[in-house]
Amino acid sequence: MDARNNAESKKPAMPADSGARYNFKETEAKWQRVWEERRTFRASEKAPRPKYYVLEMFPYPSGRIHMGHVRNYTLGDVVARYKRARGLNVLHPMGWDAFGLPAENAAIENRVHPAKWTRENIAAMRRQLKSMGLSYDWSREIATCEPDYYRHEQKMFLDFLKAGLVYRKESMVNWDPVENTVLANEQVIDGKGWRSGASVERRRLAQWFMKITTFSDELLDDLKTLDRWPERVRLMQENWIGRSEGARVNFPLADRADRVEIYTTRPDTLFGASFIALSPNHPLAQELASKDKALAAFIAACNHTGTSEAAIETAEKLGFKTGVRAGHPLRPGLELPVYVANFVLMEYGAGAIFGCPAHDQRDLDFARKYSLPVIPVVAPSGKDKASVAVANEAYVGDGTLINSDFLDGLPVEDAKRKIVAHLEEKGLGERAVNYRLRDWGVSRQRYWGCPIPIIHCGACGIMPVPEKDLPVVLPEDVSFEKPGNPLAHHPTWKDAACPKCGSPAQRETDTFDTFFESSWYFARFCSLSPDTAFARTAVDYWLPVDQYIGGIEHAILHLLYSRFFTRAMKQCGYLGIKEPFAGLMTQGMVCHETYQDSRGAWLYPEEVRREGATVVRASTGEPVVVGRSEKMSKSRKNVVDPEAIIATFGADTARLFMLSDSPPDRDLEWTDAGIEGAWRYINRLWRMVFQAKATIAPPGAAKPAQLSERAQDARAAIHRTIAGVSGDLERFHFNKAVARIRELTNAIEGLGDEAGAGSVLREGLATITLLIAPMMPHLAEEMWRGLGHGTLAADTPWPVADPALVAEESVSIAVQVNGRLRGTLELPRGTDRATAEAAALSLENVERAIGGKPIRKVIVVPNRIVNVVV
RNA sequence: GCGGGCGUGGUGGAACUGGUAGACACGCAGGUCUUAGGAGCCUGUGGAGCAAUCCGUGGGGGUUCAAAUCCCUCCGCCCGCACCA
Repeated sequence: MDARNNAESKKPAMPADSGARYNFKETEAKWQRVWEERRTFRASEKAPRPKYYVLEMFPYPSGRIHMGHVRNYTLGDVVARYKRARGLNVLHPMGWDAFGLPAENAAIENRVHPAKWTRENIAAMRRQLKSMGLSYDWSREIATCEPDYYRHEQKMFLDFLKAGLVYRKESMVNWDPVENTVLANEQVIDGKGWRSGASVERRRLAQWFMKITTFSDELLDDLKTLDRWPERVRLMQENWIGRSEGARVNFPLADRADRVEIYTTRPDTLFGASFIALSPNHPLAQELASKDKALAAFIAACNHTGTSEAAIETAEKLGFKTGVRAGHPLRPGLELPVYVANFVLMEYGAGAIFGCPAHDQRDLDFARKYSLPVIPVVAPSGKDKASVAVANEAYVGDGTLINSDFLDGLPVEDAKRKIVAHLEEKGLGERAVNYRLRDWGVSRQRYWGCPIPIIHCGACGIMPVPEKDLPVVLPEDVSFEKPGNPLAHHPTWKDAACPKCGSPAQRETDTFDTFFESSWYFARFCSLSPDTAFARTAVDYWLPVDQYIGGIEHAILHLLYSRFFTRAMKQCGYLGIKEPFAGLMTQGMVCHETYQDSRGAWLYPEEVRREGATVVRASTGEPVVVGRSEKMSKSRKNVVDPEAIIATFGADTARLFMLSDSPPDRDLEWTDAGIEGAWRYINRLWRMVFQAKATIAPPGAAKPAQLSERAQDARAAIHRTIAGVSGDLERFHFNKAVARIRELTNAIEGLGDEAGAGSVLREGLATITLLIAPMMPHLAEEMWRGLGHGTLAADTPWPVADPALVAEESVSIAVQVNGRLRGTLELPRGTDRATAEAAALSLENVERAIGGKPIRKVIVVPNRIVNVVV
């Protein structure tokens, strides 16, 4: 689920010794033990409180956690612990997205079995996550590579098949001709296989598809209901689904009986058409290639680009003139050349387009390259037919139709309607809605995935595995010696009897895309029932997920597949909801500056040392080039290992640093100074309780009758902080919450022994303890105990702000002259306009700035600003 | 190529629906305690200027009494693109 890079590095510098110091090692282990013994974070459906389901994207078990995980899971834990303190019945589970390519790569490179590798990685990462003190209900842990998980998705697949949501068709894969293997897009580098270096071919293969397009409209329309998702994610999904309205138009072919159908979103520009372009995989292109060696060679060349859209779109636009000519549907006698072009996608629209160079940049580039006519048919408003000329820039804006027969003079939108009506009337075309979204291909020619429960029988065809025979268990006795899919090489696993006729048949050797597992795991966490995917009562109670948290890199695919799966499960009676994630928070990356020696070799952060303004290699003293901050990645060695950080500074310090400064959705810059700053603050809080300078009133002491002015101010600060932090946490402004708590720390630190100070100091410390509890849970428990409580901070309700103390009685108002600040006023809240204006005008500095010039206007915004315009 | 985003002091960031730019930190400087300090505590810190004041939110332009915030345009960087997860 997470991106590929995981940190791996050595120890950071030891923190400076501050004499009496918070012993995080013992303290963190102690409270983790207490939480576990008391089952503090076990979730139950039976609690009478309202439910709240917090979920972080589960990790791929790469072997070690990286800072991205630390950030993600800290964010989730703050939400979980905060909501818990607010009295909600919280479900906060964790598991492992355990199938995937890296395990197979490890098997090939290190001769470790994927199952062993994965299970060991899970054990190592579970230990690391536990050291972070996260409030998971570990009794609900799942690993998707285990049959007790994937058996249920095999059943789901069969149900989807029955429901008509699954079908089989041919589609393109990246084929490595040397390794005889299908390659993932990430294994194709510049059109070459990553291991073999051989030029990759596009090859057709029969595969299983999920009919996600059945729900195109629903998936699009229901985005509107996801009001707790980031706007940008909804926009990305909207663009991905890519609904467009246009027309399908038929072009007759010269000297042939058939026609070619194209899809266009700009039917209004039909009179500007100057060529037809077919996808290399278009049936007509394929047919012509069978008789034309040069065309066949061109298509073969096109097929040496990988299958990824980025690769196809960034490749140089090339066309091949087939010699076939198409008649213009509305201009008798006009013939257009038919090209095969490498940028036309078979998967989109009709796999063929008409080119209108004057009003589409790509078509224009193509027309210039192959010397095709450019006929402007839309004039920008204000321009007439004679003055319209197209040079190197296509005009894609609105305007009035020209050179277009009966459309002349119409605005673009009217022209679209009119021409489509005309085409429909003449039987030459029709209005059409098209989607960019394609059905989801789920077949993978890989070993380490969930077997697709299908049997191929020579006589009966494709047969689902009977439910009683589930799960189809992935065999572990396989060999990675030969290239290709080990499942296909297994001596006996493939052999099966046809469920219908009983004759010898073969199992499907493809496995599911690993997005399959992550498309329903959120439901499995609700109940680990052994016989079914989940208990209906449990999902009815817990789902949807109230807050989902993870990387922005999943903004489209994972989230869209999960939304689809939820609808498919609903259709098959598994559950009753459509949208799996009611709230979504996407987090930014963790970055670090990069270091290179004079030869350009990357250096780990702990291999370098700062010497004043310069950075040198610690071992040799030679200067080091400091590069800009980038996402932590093994390849650049700009990684910091969370385990080393936790061992040196403790989990709370790491957690605090993850929350300070950067808002969750922005990138976070990892710095040594930052982690040390967090560590110092933690010690400062600890000292305030355990080495207090002033007297903290004993627990349960009577409230003092008198409070000094300073103590009163401190109390007001305490209650304003409660209100502010609560609001910040509700909106996930964790960095602001931290800043506010630090402000409160500053405010109460100065309390001495004046009237009531001890009592206010206790109130302040207790408040800080509870406010930091979601962020620094171990320290909070320790402080809570230190303040004399026998209960757990984790079981203590969130503090409540006294509204009387939160309201401020006076406000500071800015006074401007001509928009420039000339002074400030301290006035009672709610001072009327006239009084504020008079007070402003009487300020000495304001008078000087006015300098006797006549006052034209005075703008007064109550409680905010007075602006004098002269 | 297409789609989405980001850009504020030396640094990370704050600034609510347009209303005192720089909260809170890091760093730096000075002071203090100390046998010592990469500890703690106190003070200062956007830039220029003795000052009044001026200049400042990636660049340029616009709207407004008032713009980091709204509009146009340009630049730089990042993410996704369907077999990485």
